Amino acid sequence: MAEQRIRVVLVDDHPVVRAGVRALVDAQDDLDVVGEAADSAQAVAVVGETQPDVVLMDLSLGDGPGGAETTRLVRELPSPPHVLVLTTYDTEADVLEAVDAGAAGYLLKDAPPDELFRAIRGTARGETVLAPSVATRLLQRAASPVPKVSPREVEILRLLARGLGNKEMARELLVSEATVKSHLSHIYTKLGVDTRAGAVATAIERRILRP
Amino acid sequence: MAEQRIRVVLVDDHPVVRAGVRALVDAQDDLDVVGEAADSAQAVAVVGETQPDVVLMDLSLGDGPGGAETTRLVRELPSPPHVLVLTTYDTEADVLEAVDAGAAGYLLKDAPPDELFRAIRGTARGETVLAPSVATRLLQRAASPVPKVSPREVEILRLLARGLGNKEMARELLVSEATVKSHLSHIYTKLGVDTRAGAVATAIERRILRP
DNA sequence: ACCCCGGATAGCCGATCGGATGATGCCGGC
DNA sequence: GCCGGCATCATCCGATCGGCTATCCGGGGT
Repeated sequence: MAEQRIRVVLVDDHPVVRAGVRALVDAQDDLDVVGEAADSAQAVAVVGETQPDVVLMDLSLGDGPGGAETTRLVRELPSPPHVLVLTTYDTEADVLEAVDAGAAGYLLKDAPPDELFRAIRGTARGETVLAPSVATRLLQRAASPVPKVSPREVEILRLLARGLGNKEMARELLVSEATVKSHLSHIYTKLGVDTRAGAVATAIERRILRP
Repeated sequence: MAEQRIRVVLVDDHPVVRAGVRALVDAQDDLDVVGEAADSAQAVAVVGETQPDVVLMDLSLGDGPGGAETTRLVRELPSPPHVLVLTTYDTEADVLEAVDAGAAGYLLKDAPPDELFRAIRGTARGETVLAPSVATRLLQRAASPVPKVSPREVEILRLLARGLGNKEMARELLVSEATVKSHLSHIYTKLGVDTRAGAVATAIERRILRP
């Protein structure tokens, strides 16, 4: 009973991945790949043209707008499709950003094909589908709230990544050394670290600093 | 004229990627996918059975031995195939490790299919094939007086990014604290910094560490 | 055979960091 | 109008870091 086939559009900058998903999905009776896109602009255009039920969205699209931003654009179209994120990473920031942008699901690329198919069907029905590892992570974070880093603290982090000492930061920011240390203490608490090196690494990982 | 078809084995823990590469490669007249493996042990077994000309190797294989180690194992088999690394990352450490393990080429997964096919054919002929971005990076390192960071120093950098103190690193690496400090001093010199935080930032920027 | 380099080790010392504690002023939301 | 978050500043003190010098060993290249 494939009277109502689910129409799928792929968005991924890797040709290999597009070919793989297409090969797997097209082999299913009830699923149809009706379009592909390699970047954000293409994605919006293709989705507009093909009116799919589900969009499989990679988060890293090379240059230009990323998958999260593209998800937002796609969801703002008239009669928008459900978006299922299919990506390699499950960083906390990535997941939150994608969900905030309107993604209905989040799968990792190492998921077995069966799980992918089930996720597509579920997403088409409007369900929320999360990869186990992602769900686990979300629950952990939900328990411990993620404190946001203030603008001033980001400035400190930038100087920190340049290897400045407290005294130098103080001079750079025109404040006292005590203030710098105070900011640093807050940063440590918020990022859950207790050293400068750890703070820099975590800040980059959390995308607070650009590498 | 496909009298001498090139036999290819895929090693990748992502089913999606295997399906994609298989779909693309099998569509070529002169290329044949004769086997797949999802982890190191499978890879060695499949390569031994199928005696392929080329192995497409992902560097991240989930748990267990990684792609570099697997490359080494495969190359130690009798009449070993050429190994073409096909992965997402191109950090200096990854490339050097893979080449050291006996890889004949290094491609990124965002490469267009044509480039992939050419790389497979080149590798089968025993040529060395590098992705443009990888080649560029290698040339830059070779030309500019960027002192290479030793494997041990990379280890130190990894722990450093996790925020460990010298004492903790020493325990982790089973060496004395003095040794750790010695390594750190060398790292500072090589990276042109003088603090731990700066070292982490520079290492990530230089892609010695992955964010 | 020789030398250089990476890796490991040691001790010294001044500078710096990190944590604890406490205080002030400002702004925005409830 | 009060509370909380942000930014600012101050002091104290133990732990740690970073720079320096010097030694030892094993492997790879000349």
